[in-house]
Amino acid sequence: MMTLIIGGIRNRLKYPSAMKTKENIFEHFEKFIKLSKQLKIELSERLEKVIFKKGELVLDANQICRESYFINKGILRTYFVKDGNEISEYFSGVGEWVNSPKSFMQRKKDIYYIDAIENTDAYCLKVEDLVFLFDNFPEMERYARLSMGSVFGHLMERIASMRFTSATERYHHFQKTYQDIYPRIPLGMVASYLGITQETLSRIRAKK
Amino acid sequence: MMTLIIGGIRNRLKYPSAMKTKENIFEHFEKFIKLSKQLKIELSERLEKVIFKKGELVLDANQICRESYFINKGILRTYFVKDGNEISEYFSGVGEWVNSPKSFMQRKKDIYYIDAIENTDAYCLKVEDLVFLFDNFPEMERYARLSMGSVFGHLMERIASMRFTSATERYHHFQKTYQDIYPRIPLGMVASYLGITQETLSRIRAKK
DNA sequence: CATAACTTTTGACCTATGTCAAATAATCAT
DNA sequence: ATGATTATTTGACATAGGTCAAAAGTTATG
Repeated sequence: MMTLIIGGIRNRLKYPSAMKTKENIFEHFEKFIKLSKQLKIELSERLEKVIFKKGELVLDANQICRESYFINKGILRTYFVKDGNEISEYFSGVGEWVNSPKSFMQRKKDIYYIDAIENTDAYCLKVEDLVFLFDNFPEMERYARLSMGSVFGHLMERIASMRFTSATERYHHFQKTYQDIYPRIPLGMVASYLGITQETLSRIRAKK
Repeated sequence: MMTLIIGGIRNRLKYPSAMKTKENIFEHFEKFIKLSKQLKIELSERLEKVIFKKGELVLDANQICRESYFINKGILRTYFVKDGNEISEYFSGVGEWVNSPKSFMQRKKDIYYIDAIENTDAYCLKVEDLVFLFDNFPEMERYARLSMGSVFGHLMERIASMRFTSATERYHHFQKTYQDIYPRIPLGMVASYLGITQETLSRIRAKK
């Protein structure tokens, strides 16, 4: 995803290749606002490095989501369980924020689990630290508004695509949206993201 | 919809019945922030009453959307055209903001038209006035963040529902979401909103 | 490296929803 | 009201994608 507030929705901002130090994440903010020296310091103090191993559960749906993660390397997946099956809601790669949106913002449980599809490195920001930043840096409110706003179009696009395009078209659109990471995502997860069965997706790939 | 910034997505906040004066819209803001006297004054000066007649085009997709509308009475519809057919994206009733999100925020054309399903009364707020408010009242930024945030869950729910529920289930969900206004919306518009054909929706209704 | 444990593919058959066409019903303008 | 539009229903048939089951490939683990 794209915004700190709302995890998980792709919106294809281009990031310069190397995102190795905290500059990464500052660059991310500076797509939307100017970071003052003081804000940089306060941010730095609150961003904590975390790593997740492939397959590790990052958030259990039985817990309230109290942290957001900004990915430096790897892929996280947000999913929910329906009739015993894991349904992938979205995938998040380098330069994106991940959390369980409703849970994180409203401090209550929601249906989403988050796990790691690959070994991943991220920065972690706790919700109470974020609140501190909102209360003391109005430009953080603006960042939130702007970054969230940029996600809406993508959500609307996805809704439209679910309604009016065939499974094949949706798969091609998925490949475009997740250009950088789609070959690393298991087929079953892609299928549930697209709202089709594994078998159908396998047949789509078999053609051509 | 719910937020000034992003038009058109239902999120079921309850409004007290009478919304006849500017108190309506102040109440709306006060669901999220405290309105100072000064902000009320500045808002009042910038909110202009507008009316649209049934069938009237409120926004043409060939124009940039430069205003948001807060509905006091009536129903507006946001739609786009695909293969010559009007596809309804969402419907907006009393106590909701309407605009063409991407167009309004990014000052560029998008695919959405807006028209009036009924005679409607609204307040109009121009984008430049909104910018003024953002620049001078940090609490407006907060309002935007909070009100947008509350919409995300609904968008995600709708995406999930498009993927994993039958047309019949989707129709029932639609009835719940648009409890207050669904009987006033023509069947064809509902069908395209749900991503099914008119014929299928007619058959769903025929049962039971 | 060998066996277990997944993941992906393939096949046969089924069902919900779409398509096209025509008949009713409702609404609108004179 | 009355005919003209426009919206809704009904019917016959087509098809994309689902379901269930089994085979073939991959990946992990002792």
